[in-house]
Amino acid sequence: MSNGKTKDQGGEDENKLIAERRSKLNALRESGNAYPNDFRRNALASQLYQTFESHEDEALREEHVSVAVSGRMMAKRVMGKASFIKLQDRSGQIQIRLERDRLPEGVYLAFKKWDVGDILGTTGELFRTRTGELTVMADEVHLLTKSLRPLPEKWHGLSDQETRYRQRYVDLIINESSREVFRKRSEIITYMRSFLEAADFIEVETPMMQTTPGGANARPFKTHHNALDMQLYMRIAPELNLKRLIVGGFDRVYEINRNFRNEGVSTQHNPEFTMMEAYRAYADYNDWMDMTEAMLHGMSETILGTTKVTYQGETFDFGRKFKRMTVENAIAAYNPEFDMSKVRDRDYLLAYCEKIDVPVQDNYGAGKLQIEIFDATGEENLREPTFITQYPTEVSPLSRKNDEDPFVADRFEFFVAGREIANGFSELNDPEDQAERFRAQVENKAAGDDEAMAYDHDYIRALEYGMPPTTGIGIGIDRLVMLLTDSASIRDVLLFPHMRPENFDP
RNA sequence: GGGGCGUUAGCUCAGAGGUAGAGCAUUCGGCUUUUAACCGACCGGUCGUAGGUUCGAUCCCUACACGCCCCA
Repeated sequence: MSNGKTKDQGGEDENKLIAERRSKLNALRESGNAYPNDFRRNALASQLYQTFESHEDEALREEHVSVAVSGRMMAKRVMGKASFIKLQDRSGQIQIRLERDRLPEGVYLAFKKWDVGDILGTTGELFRTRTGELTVMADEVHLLTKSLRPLPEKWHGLSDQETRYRQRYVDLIINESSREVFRKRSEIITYMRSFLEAADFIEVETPMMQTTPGGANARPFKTHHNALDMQLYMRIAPELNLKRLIVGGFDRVYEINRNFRNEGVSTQHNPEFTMMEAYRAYADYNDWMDMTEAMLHGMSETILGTTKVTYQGETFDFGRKFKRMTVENAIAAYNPEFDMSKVRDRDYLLAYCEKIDVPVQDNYGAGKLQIEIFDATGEENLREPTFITQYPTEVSPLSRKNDEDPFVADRFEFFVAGREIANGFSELNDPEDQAERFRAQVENKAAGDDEAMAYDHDYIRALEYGMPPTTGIGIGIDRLVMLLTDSASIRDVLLFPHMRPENFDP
């Protein structure tokens, strides 16, 4: 529905189509078990296509291949005493031929009352029609589940975006392209897991509800624990807990799970989103850049069959080394009039922000100002896969400072098609430096930055036990899936994207 | 938060200041190799919600709801 109210919620104003089907269901109830669960299939549509790919009609008939298939009836073509239907299972569709005189007495007559959308099970032998289509000649057919709601029209299908998101089940029934996106999403995550497992990482789950949210600059959702009568926050990142595990000695860990950030929704943002974070001791951020390249290379090849990834009309090569460029060089590249001799001069940066209309706050230092300029002028131009490195320490409160140049941290972000896909850095494992960074964050919070971090005392305590030199990465799964499925909106890669509630009782 | 567009039958869409149309689906009839099956007949709507203007509003105006896109 696109009108904010939902029609046909049952009861008196139910439409004729549903009422018709409901009366058919009532007849089923009276004549026996309306929702039987005694049919068992022994084949899927796609398996049959594969197995009998090279069998001609004659060969099939000689072999008397008996199969049992089931699924949703997606097409129904009745020609008097015989019919063709299509059943759709999770693998695809298979055609069934029903002949009155081949089926038990009365079954064909009953079948004629069944509707597109009903779920059927049938047994019979395979043959090919005149046009060569693999088909089951039904000996039996059973109605397993009556569908009360009519499906969208077969030709145009379901195209209303809102209904596709709100009633994903209908979208999945109707749109193969939608099913394909979510199959690929699963394959991407499976690939990522096996890549990390092969590198000897272990998967962990850390709390989604936290007393002190941390690990990112974002506003959290608040919730409340009744029995303990305490405020809790939905996590904005698993980072600090994963590093506690590094301290504990699990020195290669990863987690694939949801983060929650209390911000607006857009084609790139959903309040809950899936992130993969991985931490690895005795390595630095350069190692993660190399691993990211290797993972994306293998992933695109395995899942797409090519390393050439086409996204919204642009094609990117995931098969070669990605460009690497520092933040300051990126500023230079996209701001021809910028005076690089003053790239760390706060007054100059302030004036430049004003010139290009970027809003700033009094407490911004040179590093924060640099990032504001980079975000405004560089980010969207990073089309080809690119690692941007050497982020200002000021905006990297959990990252290790660069040994030669403490103004910057050993950190990178990875961009494709103008979007941030990943963020990684050498981890800060000096507890006194970390404490100082937390204090700066607390000051920022006091100055009005509601995305600034809180001081996490236990995390400092953990670091005081000693965290080995470590590097970590976070990859936004939803954005990666968008990229690999050529999806324009994050909602297209979320099974149930966040929507305002539907009004069921106007 | 600001701007633009949209909301008409189950689905996909037309339409116009004078009370609403098509295709598919449904229902009924015909049809034993169809592929959006076909042929014939019928049925289907508080035109997102609430106000306003008007003799008359589904159409014009305002607000609201929901969605999509762009901007911050």
